[in-house]
Amino acid sequence: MVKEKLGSNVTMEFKHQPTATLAEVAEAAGVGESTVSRVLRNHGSFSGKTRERVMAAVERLGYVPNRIAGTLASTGSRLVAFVIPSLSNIVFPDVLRGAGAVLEENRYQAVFSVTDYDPGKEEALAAAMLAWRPAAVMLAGCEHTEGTVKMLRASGCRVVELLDLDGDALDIAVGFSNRAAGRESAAFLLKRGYRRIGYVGHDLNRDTRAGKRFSSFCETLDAHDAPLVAREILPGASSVENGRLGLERLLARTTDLDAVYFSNDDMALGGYFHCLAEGISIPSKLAIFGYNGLDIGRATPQPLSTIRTPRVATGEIAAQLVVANAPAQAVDLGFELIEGATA
Amino acid sequence: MVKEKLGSNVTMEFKHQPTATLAEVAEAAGVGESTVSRVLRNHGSFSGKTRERVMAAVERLGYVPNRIAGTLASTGSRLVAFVIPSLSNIVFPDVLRGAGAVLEENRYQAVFSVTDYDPGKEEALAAAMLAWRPAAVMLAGCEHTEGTVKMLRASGCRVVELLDLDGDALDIAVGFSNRAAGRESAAFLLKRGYRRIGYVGHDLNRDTRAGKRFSSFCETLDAHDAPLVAREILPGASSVENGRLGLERLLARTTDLDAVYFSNDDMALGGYFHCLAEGISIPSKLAIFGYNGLDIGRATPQPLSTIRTPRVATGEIAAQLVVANAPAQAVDLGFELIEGATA
DNA sequence: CCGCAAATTGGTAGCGCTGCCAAAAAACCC
DNA sequence: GGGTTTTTTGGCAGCGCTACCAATTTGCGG
Repeated sequence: MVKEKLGSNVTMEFKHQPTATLAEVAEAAGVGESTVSRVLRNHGSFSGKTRERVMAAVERLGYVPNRIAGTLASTGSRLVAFVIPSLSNIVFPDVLRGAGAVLEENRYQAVFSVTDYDPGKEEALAAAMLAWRPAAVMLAGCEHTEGTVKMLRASGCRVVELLDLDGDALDIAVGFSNRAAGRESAAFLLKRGYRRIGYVGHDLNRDTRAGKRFSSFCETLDAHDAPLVAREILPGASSVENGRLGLERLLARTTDLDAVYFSNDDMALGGYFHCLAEGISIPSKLAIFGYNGLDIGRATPQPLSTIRTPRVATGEIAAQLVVANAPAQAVDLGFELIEGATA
Repeated sequence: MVKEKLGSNVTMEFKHQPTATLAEVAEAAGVGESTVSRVLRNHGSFSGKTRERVMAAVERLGYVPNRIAGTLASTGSRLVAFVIPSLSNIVFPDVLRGAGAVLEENRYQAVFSVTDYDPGKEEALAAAMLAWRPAAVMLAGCEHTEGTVKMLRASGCRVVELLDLDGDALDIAVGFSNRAAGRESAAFLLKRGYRRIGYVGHDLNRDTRAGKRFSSFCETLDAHDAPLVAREILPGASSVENGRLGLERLLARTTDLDAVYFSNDDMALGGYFHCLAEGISIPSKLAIFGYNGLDIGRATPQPLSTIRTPRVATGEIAAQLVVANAPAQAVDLGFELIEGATA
């Protein structure tokens, strides 16, 4: 399993190598340290020939500026910290992708850690992130422990809450309303004439955004005298397999459903596959509705009926606001209901 | 779209807030700076009551240590830099997830940037990462520009190459052989009796690992006198939609295929959906084989035939080796062929 | 060729912490 | 109780860079 690489100096070469420093570059170029610094950051004024001499020395020594030192010396850091619930749920990589691109362009650096949907862990990780004195901290949702909130408030760094506008924002919030999403999903199913509706979801205590969608979904059904008929909540994270299992269980208990709302597209796909496997015709016998608008839902034999959320855009906008040091605000990016063919 | 949050002091509160420093804590606790430092890092010796006084002061001032300063002052950083091709391809979030968990436990911090499969960008980003003086840089694969290699060599930090063992490693390599994966995929299809085999893939110039699988797949077919019948290569990244489109095109050109190898599971799922939609029965009329072993492939009506790769484990092992400052080595985690029901 | 403004430059004090060393205090042993 | 150890502590010099300020050089008009 583990094949040691043949060769002599295995560990030797990793002694902390004396990297060139700014002072050495200055010396080599025959100029002052501050001049090198100015040239490298292209900030302040310097003559063309100075620039060339400095760059030549940089090249010659293979100098790579030390951002740690630079950040410490200057006032503001160019780090942005992400504290996200999960990397398995594609939602968060999508947000990271959007934000990462913008941050990169602006020479910011993204650092991240994963909470596993655990508010306690979120607090601990937020504290750990703050130790890097980031320019901003980005978190999922607007539900945080008291400790987290207090800490973030006290930190003086920008705070961006992502993907959930149903609550009070600490500073910047970018996303959309999950309650509205739940509401519109219900309204859509009702409009289509479905009345006996069930729900298959994953652990809602942890994923509060899914919880919000679900509760407003139910409220809407109630308001139309078509209360939820049955639900199946699986412990653990959302997954295609859980969706399939959940629907199977739900149908075993409840025979006359005409539509099922899933906590998200992963779950819904699982449900869809279950129907395909069992020969349950969609949507005539059973309708399926998801949430997220994953690309895969467009390529299934029948496009999935769902709500497409602006995940990448959420990351982009969030990053742009941070880079621009925009004032506190909430940005509603909305979402799009995809009619699809499964409902 | 953008609703300004009502309220007065919009920007004021973000002036660089004077966070408490170690010196202030020391002062407040009535001890020396080094004592505070020792207590906080639980390193060196100090009495129980000193500890309490320090912790009380820390609590009182809401002190959060500045890791930037700490890192600069101490020799080695606890940063690990990831330079990955993509966040859309679930492979990389999976690796990050595995590595992130281990790094977190060991109080390391992950930073990342995304190359979009562009070697030039990889070089630029690697340079940017090096500026943070990370303990290690993790890259995908073992194909890098000359500049990247030179830079990494000179940096003196650990280098980990992930997910590809077919090549010379710079330092540590963790993953498996893509060539072997391609070979075994071909062998499996041949063993099942398929002889007229096609391929649907995404941009192989960029994704060199997929390219390696494909070329050794073809070699194996050739060696068994069943050369590849047709191929359809789509520009751009892999996706379910491209897989579907690719298979559609391939079948339009070539009528008598009995199996298709896809560049990965995303693509294969697309192909699978195409067959479902067109009523092409699987695997009797057409077999489908993927790569990656995504969870979703286990939940489809017919489990996808594929190769399951140890993505999370790759991240975990890589992180463990870095944390342990292990000697240079290549770790072959292997992969598992999932027979599934689509081939 | 002088005087003054503008453009360049270098010196240096930190940024907040750690690592080293020596001083002080506590513990221990005849 | 004196002489050692051993533990606990504080002081302080950097880590490599940036920000500020003062010094130097250059440009230009008269």
